[in-house]
Amino acid sequence: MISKGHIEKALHRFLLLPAIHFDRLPLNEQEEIQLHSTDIFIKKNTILFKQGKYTNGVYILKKGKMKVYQANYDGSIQIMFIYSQGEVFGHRSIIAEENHRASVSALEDCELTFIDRKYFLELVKKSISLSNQLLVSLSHEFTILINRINVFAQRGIKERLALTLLILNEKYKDEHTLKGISEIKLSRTDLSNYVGTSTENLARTLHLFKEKNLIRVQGKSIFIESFEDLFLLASI
Amino acid sequence: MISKGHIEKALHRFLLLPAIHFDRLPLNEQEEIQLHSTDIFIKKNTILFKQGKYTNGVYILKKGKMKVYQANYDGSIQIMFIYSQGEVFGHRSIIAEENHRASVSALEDCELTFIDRKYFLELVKKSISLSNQLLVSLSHEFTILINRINVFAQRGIKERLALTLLILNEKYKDEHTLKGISEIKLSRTDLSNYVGTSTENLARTLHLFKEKNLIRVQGKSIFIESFEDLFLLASI
DNA sequence: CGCCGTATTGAGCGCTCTCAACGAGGGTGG
DNA sequence: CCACCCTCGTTGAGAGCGCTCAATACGGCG
Repeated sequence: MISKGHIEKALHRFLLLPAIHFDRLPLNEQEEIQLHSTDIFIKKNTILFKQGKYTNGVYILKKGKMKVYQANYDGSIQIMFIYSQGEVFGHRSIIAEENHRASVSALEDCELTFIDRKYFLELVKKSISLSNQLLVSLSHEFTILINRINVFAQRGIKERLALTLLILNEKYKDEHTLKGISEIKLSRTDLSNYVGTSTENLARTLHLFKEKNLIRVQGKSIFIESFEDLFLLASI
Repeated sequence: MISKGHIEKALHRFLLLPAIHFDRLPLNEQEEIQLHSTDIFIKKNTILFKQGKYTNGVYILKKGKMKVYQANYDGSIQIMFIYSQGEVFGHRSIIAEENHRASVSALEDCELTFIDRKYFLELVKKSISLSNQLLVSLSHEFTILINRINVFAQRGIKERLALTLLILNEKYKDEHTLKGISEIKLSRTDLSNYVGTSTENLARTLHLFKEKNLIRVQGKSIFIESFEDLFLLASI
């Protein structure tokens, strides 16, 4: 028997969680940020920005879900992350002085806060609290990406899908989540681009998981039935 | 015709270069680091540290080459990076307060400088120059890892090997390198673990590359013959 | 010279991709 | 309100890539 705690601990090696908390900054800095930030509302399927474009600021996702992806010359798409509430992005490109390396679009109607690039850079320079948060978060993200590379290089579709579903279950946790089982609402196309396979293969593998009672499918939504078995299958 | 410049620029999206320069810190900080650092010499094939272990300090590679890898439960190994002269590592685990997430061992006889964990953390807190360097370097590394995930998720062995050889050609540049063609000295086993395939498949693909005059093999060393064609094959 | 680890080559199998067809569901316009 | 279309999802068949197992060749070292 595998303990719930063990699974969660192992998952956190692959799970990108919000790690930058502007609300933990000194109050005066928070107030100042307020002055330099704007609220943004975007509709489902809207592209917030595209890879290659100039990074004009930092975004904080307040509500909704977004996908971060890279499009390749051959038309293939790789989804890198699904962002949910609390996630901060855009800061890395600004700090590294690069253009956006990935595109970001809305999976649902979303609500964001935008902080202007120039002001953000100033803030990083003068706020020790913020730059420390950034250092810790970036270092941790490094670990997560390393682990992900390992999975993509060494594991097959079944294992990758199992792991992905466990990760998405965490990402989709909200007030409706019962007993830790989230409703994973993601199109098959997006899911296949996240796992790194074709939609056909994804459908087949999902079918297999259903047969083994690892998951339950309701319409387009996926619910995990057996965390333990999925975890074993992911073999991480 | 693809320009040399274009290839180099594209490669830098996948190439981890030394980005932390202690010699660019203020002189007083440099002198202080001297007091807290030790020189280390290790022989070829020695393991410097293993994944899961406590991170007791930061290392700067002065001479030689090292490999960074993760070992999986099933015995498979994924090499994440090859470090060459100037590379700094160990800092990420310390900042994120994690144990080592990968093992590091020497591909050749190596010479390193070691900085104690405790002192390094103090230095990060008080040196704006260092923490800024760390922020920039971590942000850039993020981009590189993202790009690598894309490659591993979407590309086949041929493409991955082509890209890997181009990267290694940069890594192995030294005073003996003529016309930008380095001697890539890496065992087939290591190369296969870096590309993410079996040694058998690697041998076959190398054979194919030889037939197409993309590379030249002398003993165990590999030399690139056609950067352009390799680059096209990598399709990045 | 023999041994052992590394490299190469071959054969066969299984996984994943591609192409193709069909079904389901949602949106649009008549 | 219904017919149609378009997209998305599923299922099937076949091809090709990459893995595994097995045998052989090579090379350094004792």
